[in-house]
Amino acid sequence: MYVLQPTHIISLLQFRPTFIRSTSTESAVVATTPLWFWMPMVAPPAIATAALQQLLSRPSLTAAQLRQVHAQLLTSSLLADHFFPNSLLRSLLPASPHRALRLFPRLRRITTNANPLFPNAYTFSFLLTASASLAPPHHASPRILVSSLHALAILLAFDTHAYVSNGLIHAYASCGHLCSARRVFDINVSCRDVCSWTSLLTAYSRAARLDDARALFDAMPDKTTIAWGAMLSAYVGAGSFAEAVDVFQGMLRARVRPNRAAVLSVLAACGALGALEQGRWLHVLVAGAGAMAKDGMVATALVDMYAKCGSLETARQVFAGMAERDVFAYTAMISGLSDHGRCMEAIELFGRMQEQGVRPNEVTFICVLSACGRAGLVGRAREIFGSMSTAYGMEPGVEHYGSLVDVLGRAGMVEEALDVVRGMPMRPDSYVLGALLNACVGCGDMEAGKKVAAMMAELGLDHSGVQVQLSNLYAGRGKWEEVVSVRRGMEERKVPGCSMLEVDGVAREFMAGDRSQEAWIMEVAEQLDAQLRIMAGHH
DNA sequence: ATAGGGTTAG
Repeated sequence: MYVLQPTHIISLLQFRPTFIRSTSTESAVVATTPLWFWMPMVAPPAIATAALQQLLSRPSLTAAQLRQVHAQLLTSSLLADHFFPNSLLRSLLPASPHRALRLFPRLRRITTNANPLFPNAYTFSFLLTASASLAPPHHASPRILVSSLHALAILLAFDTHAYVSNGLIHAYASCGHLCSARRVFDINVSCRDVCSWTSLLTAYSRAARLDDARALFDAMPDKTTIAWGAMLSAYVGAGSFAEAVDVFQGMLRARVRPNRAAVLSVLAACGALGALEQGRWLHVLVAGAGAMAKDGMVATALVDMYAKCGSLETARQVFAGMAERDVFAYTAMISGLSDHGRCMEAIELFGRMQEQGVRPNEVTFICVLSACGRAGLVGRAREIFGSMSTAYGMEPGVEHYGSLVDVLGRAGMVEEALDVVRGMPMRPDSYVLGALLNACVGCGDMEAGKKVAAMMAELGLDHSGVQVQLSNLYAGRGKWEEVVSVRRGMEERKVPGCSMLEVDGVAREFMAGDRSQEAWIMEVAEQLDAQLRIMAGHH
């Protein structure tokens, strides 16, 4: 049975009978269309819709009949109010937002004058959601699109409707136009609510403007669990894990019940910090929280957290206790096993995953290739790398080439690693060449090392770390003149390697080759040593 | 009807 899909309606409205062709293999004769179907004044909308469905399910509808259906659609009551066009747009949101946006002007042309109820606030809400979810390849300039919708909303006086205003904030923010998002937020004070605040908050956190995000968060009148979660994911996304745990504790103090998103963010932070106790505490919280106790994503985050905090056995237990394991769960477990040096087990689990019919994704391959590299299993790595395209139809990405180069490099097979890089269908990135350079350093192969460093220079990937590695390579071979020349080259550069360290609340900058702070470093080191001695004495 | 999410090589 062929069910009437939104795409069929679109085909009708756009007059492109493509879907008919796809079903015309059967040679059934079209039964006579019930007369009442062609009489929209008589047929109630529900019956007309059902009849339309039936008609479209016919395998051999002719183009002429399609035109009749189209005419029927245009004159029927289906387009007389906002329900049908809105639900049509709504149904397209998760599947193809760009089609919803393309369909809108057509719907508007058809319904204008005759239909004062379309578009309404719902329509704008849907269209703005569609614009927000639009990826760049589908639309060259979503910003202009959002501005046009904004203009139309102003003309039709829907711009101060709460959902429309929030949709505008969200859509402007999604296409990176933060100042417009902010302006809508500032102007539409009367319809400002928690969603407006949260939309803007996530927009700042996506733009890595953590201070703005925090200021907004602090100024928020009523923080919902979603707002707390947004602030948490902002910190986790920025790598500020300690702040994330801090915010989470603030959330608990404010007696706001953490939801799934909040728990997932904090678990990630705990994993990064190695904060096992905090993580355990979260596990207990989650275990008693009904729906979350059975949630696969939460369980995966727990597996990851325990593995990163060094509790491989607990990670295993959580993994074993899961009712269903998806790619993410398997990948987290494989990555954990590999990190703990249980490479064979990681590779075995990869095999079991495939036996269970779970399809590995790009990340799974990176993890399992890394396990092969640590175990020194070159053949197995090549096999797995090859299976990406042969068994799964996935083209290896630059990351997978990087992993394979790393496997070969660790095994001391510099020539083979070079061959892989030469055969790559894309430009090698800094990971690929970095792995190659590592391999050269590992074998003490100066000639190859020089070549790789030159390649990196050509691609603009020769940050100071590369120079350091190269100089280490020379030093390992006792080539001191070369070491000196590389080091001198680094000092002559405009931007040498430098790091910032915060000590006693003062940020100090350390540059590669700069020895002026050496005395100060020794002093700090001595202080640190004394502190450690005192602490050891207490135990 | 609008806001929030997990796995990554060196």
